[in-house]
Amino acid sequence: MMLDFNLSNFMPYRLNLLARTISRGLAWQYQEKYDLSIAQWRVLAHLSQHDKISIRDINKAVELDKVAVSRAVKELQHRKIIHKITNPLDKRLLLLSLSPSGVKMMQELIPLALEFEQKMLASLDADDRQALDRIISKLMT
Amino acid sequence: MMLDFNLSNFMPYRLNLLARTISRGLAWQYQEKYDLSIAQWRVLAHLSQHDKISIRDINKAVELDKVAVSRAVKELQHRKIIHKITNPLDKRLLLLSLSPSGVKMMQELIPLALEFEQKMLASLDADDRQALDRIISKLMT
DNA sequence: TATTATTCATTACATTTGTAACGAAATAAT
DNA sequence: ATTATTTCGTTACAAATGTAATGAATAATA
Repeated sequence: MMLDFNLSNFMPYRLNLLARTISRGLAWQYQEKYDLSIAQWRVLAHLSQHDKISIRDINKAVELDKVAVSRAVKELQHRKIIHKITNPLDKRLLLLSLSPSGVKMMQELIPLALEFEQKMLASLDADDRQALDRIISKLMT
Repeated sequence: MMLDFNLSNFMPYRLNLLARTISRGLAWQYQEKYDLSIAQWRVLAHLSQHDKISIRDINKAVELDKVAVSRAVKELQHRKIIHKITNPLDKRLLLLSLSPSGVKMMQELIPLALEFEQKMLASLDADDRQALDRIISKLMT
């Protein structure tokens, strides 16, 4: 071949594989046991911190299309994991919160997620962990 | 909220966003001008180095499901970007190569891709570039 | 060598994801 | 005040992706 390009050394490709591998590993935690999609996981994660918020709020916060959020919310509500009412002050908006069972679920899930992250980062020394943090921040600007 | 979990500091999430952002930026290079999907781009990238190979070869090399490879190949062949014959030594296998116009396309595309990678890495100093390389390798094992 | 099992690529089907259009509600403009 | 414009969430439709089943070819086994 007259062309010289090695995909496996190509940084966008490598980052893509890495992210996919990690995502799958993590998803394994919440899919197997709790039957949650990535979108659902993100919605719940955000609702763990932010209460009485709208679809649009979540959409902006967790980088998920509003349709994706809407679908995740629909299913989570159906499973009574979250609570959903319309905002009386602006009837276009929703007020979303974790239900008691959603809180319980997240009390179990968050430690699993954090443990997963710890295990993942455990393969790096302190310098590299710091570097990773810095690098991501720089690349995302 | 009684739960403490910050998704935006969560490394799997951050990696996911980063990879998605970069992928999109790169895709912009080859989608706009050449109307290629990610799968098609990967197939072409691999064929730039490896000649007369099968779907299965590509599947193993570029982390793409064989169905995805098959579909990408089908379209690329239809557009006469690649050349496809069955292997006479084992008629289950294909022999795939870039066509002349595929070579030409990749001669334009590869520099664009490399330039994109360079620009992306330009925001990092030499140490961080090295660190990134090392970190990905470690995390992928 | 006849039979069974495996491999490869494709096709068919189901699920997921993305895009556009919609209706309801609120805000802005005339 | 009435009309336009914008925002929000959902729905409808299209496209992409994943999974299972298929058929042809080869390899393995009895």
